[in-house]
Amino acid sequence: MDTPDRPLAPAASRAEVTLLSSSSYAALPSFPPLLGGSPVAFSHQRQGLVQVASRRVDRVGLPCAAMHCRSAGDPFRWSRRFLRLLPSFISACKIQRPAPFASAGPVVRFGGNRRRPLPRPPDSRDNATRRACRGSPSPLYALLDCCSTAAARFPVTVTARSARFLGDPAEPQAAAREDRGVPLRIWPPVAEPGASRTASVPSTWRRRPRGRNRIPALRYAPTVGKDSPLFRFINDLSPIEPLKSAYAATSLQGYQSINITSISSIFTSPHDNPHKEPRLPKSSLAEISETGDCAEGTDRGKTSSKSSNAVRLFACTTTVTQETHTVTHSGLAEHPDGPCDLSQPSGQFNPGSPDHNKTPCHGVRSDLKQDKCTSKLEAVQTIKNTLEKRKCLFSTDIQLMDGSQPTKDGDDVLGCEWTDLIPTTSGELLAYDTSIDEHHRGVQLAVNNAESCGYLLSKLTGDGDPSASSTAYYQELMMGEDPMDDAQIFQDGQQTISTEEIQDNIYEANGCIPPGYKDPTASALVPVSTSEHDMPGKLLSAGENFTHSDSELLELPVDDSEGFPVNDHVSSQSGSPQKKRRKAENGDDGESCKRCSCKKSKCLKLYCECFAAGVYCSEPCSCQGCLNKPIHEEIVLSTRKLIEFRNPLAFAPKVIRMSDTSQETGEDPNNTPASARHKRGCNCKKSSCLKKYCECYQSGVGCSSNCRCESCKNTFGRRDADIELTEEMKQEGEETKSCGEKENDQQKANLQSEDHPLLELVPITPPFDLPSSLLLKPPNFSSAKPPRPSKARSSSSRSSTSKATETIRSRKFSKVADSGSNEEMPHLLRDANSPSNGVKTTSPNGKRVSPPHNALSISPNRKGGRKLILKSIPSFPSLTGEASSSSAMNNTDNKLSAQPLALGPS
DNA sequence: GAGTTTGAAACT
DNA sequence: CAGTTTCAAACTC
Ligand SMILES: [Zn+2]
Ligand SMILES: [Zn+2]
Ligand SMILES: [Zn+2]
Ligand SMILES: [Zn+2]
Ligand SMILES: [Zn+2]
Ligand SMILES: [Zn+2]
Repeated sequence: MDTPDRPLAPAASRAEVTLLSSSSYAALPSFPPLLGGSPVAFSHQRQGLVQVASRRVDRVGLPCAAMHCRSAGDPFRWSRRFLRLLPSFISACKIQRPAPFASAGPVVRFGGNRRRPLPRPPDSRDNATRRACRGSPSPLYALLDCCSTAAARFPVTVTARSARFLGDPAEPQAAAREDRGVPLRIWPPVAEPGASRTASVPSTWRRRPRGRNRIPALRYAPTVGKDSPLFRFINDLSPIEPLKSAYAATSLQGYQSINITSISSIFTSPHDNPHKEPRLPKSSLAEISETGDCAEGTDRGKTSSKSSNAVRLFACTTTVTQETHTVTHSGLAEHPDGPCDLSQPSGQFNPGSPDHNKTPCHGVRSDLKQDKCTSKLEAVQTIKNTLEKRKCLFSTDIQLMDGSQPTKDGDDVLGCEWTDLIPTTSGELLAYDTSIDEHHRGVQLAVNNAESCGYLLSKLTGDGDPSASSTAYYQELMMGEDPMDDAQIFQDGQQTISTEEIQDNIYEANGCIPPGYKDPTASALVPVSTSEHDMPGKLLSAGENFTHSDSELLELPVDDSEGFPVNDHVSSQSGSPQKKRRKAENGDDGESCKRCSCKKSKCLKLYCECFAAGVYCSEPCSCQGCLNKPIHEEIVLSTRKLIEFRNPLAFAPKVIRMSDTSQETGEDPNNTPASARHKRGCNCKKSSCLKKYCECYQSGVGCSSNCRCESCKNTFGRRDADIELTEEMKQEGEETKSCGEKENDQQKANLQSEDHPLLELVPITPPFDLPSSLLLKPPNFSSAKPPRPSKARSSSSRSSTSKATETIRSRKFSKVADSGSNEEMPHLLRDANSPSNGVKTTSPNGKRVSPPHNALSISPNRKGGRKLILKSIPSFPSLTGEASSSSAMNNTDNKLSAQPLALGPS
């Protein structure tokens, strides 16, 4: 974790599966930010393979679970192993569907899109390919292999397009023809619309490769009936009680719980934990690991000879599957609100019992509540301890030495993790995300609980026909898939893929939201209709991996103000929100009240001023479908993190002091407010930087060379003037250097860039390691009262003054803000840096607390209350420079200890 | 309040 | 990375 690019230690000779702390995870290069704060991750060091399960949010900010895999060199090596875990993962996620879709099983979609086309399935006859895929015709096959295993217990539906990947590339339709006994459905049915056709796994899929690359075929468990001895054996052998943990992971408290408790236990031998121990025999887990590693083995034949192992593996899978299956069928429909048995000893778990499935949440909740009772400080400390223990990344051995509970086998850990830590969710989207970087191409696979989604969709849209919605959903899925034409990628990928991300977007269901959060304020995520249908379950959202179409899908659940009383103020507010807003806006108090009025962004994008400012939306907002609320803290933070991941500076202060010199001088004699500038500058074309359309102007700062504005007339300073000034300063600064005239923009730009690293603050999101619940205080926020930041805002909203005056103030303020000194700086900001300060932050990010309207004290037109977001205030003094998120996150541990409570993880 | 303009953010 | 689309604020009427 010291260095982001630190190679995954190939170290241990044996397969090591360990948990990664969030910070450790953060150290992994090219991995998306760990969202949700759950260190639900593990790595497999051997051969540089790292597999991580974590929590994150999808494109729209909805929580999801993600699995990331990284393997050095061989892009497919991990797939086997990883996939073998898939069933467990799915199970742990407890796919729950509303009655109408109870039996469809997860939908599997091999994604890809135009930008990142799905790799073409390799020709199964190609030895090289087989080698690369570890015996499978392609990673997709391997994946499906796994799914099919799961399917033995519950059906898996594959989208028609994806079905093409099931068969021998030479015979695309093979999948539909051959029946291997695996209940695999293809959707939509090719034949009769509306009907699902049962397809089977193509023989090629499981065909054992011939020749030297021969790899033991996956051992498919025969379909095991509940009555079968095997089943009973399994049942007795490994009762699963993942729900508890799994569920826990879903909620805020859950994170806490996991961080503090579950994780620790993971390192404990299964036997140490009564709850877990029974779940999977160690041997089973080990077996999973080993068999999963078939990639590593050179001699497949030997492996296959281990029949007993095979059985165990199966047992593991089956058990998990079984549970899921049960849940799927009986959980939602039959026991809508019934408490679940999760809290009960795992031994009591009866996979076949409907009781078990009821609802995953309650038992956990109670546990969570307990955790919640823990003093924050205590919790934090615990976390710290935990983190400490986890500092040794990738090394099980080290952890053991560290005093953690000895883990007999890394795989045990693995097993526990998957079953215990994965958040409960309703649907999942697994994807080999190719987006990490160019080098890392991969295959995208989506396993989604499309039906649930469709169901909800129908509910939300008022569509009485679930199937219709479902259809639409599937169509969406389909749309997301790329035509097979671009196929060359596979080969390329084979060559270049070194990192792959498997992303599971598991959409949180309302059921996953702790009652506490849910009861007072309806969650936007919870459709009203849900309760009606007893769907404890879950609201699904589309995953970020879905292409364009999903976003639409996503919006429905949260965006339908009509259907969602839950929705914000808008719905609850009396009178017209807009009106209110206007009023406030224009009124004197306006400055303090005006907030966003987002309609489509759910206030989870930078479009939203509140979100951008790092504050929750509040009463004054007139947003619709807002998720930027304390009750959605997790989502908010996750989204924030995601955005930050994409653009580390996304939340960085927009206005910064341009140079140290100006700071020291205190004031720049020049009329040009050199002390502060908009970091990224504006790009105005028509406003001449004379209106608030211009960010520079709005911020009360002059334009600079950073700007690309045209015909700049910014009253706070024109771009050209700034350029000149910069020039001069530069000259002065560097005595030796004397360029008479202006340097070209490029030069200036360079100069500035040099300065920036020192001045800019990288808005590093606080560590997710900390349970967000500890960090933020949602509750107090929901009140009409705007977040503290409003204070800052008020400061900025002084009486209007002449522009000259404003300019001066602006400068001054800017300086202050930049210097970080701040009287005017919102307390929160400071809080963020002072650990001792236990004050809760209402700000999601805990840093930039300025409300949307914070502006430099002076804003151009006072009238409407300036909207300048006081982003100029640095939250984290020195994390800079490195733009890479991974590097930014390296300090997680440190930050953690340094700033225990004040900051919300963001 | 409705409608237009604007440029950043998001997307491809 | 550039071109396009989306978005919500700023602005106009
Ligand atoms: Zn908003
Ligand atoms: Zn808002
Ligand atoms: Zn909002
Ligand atoms: Zn401008
Ligand atoms: Zn500008
Ligand atoms: Zn300008």
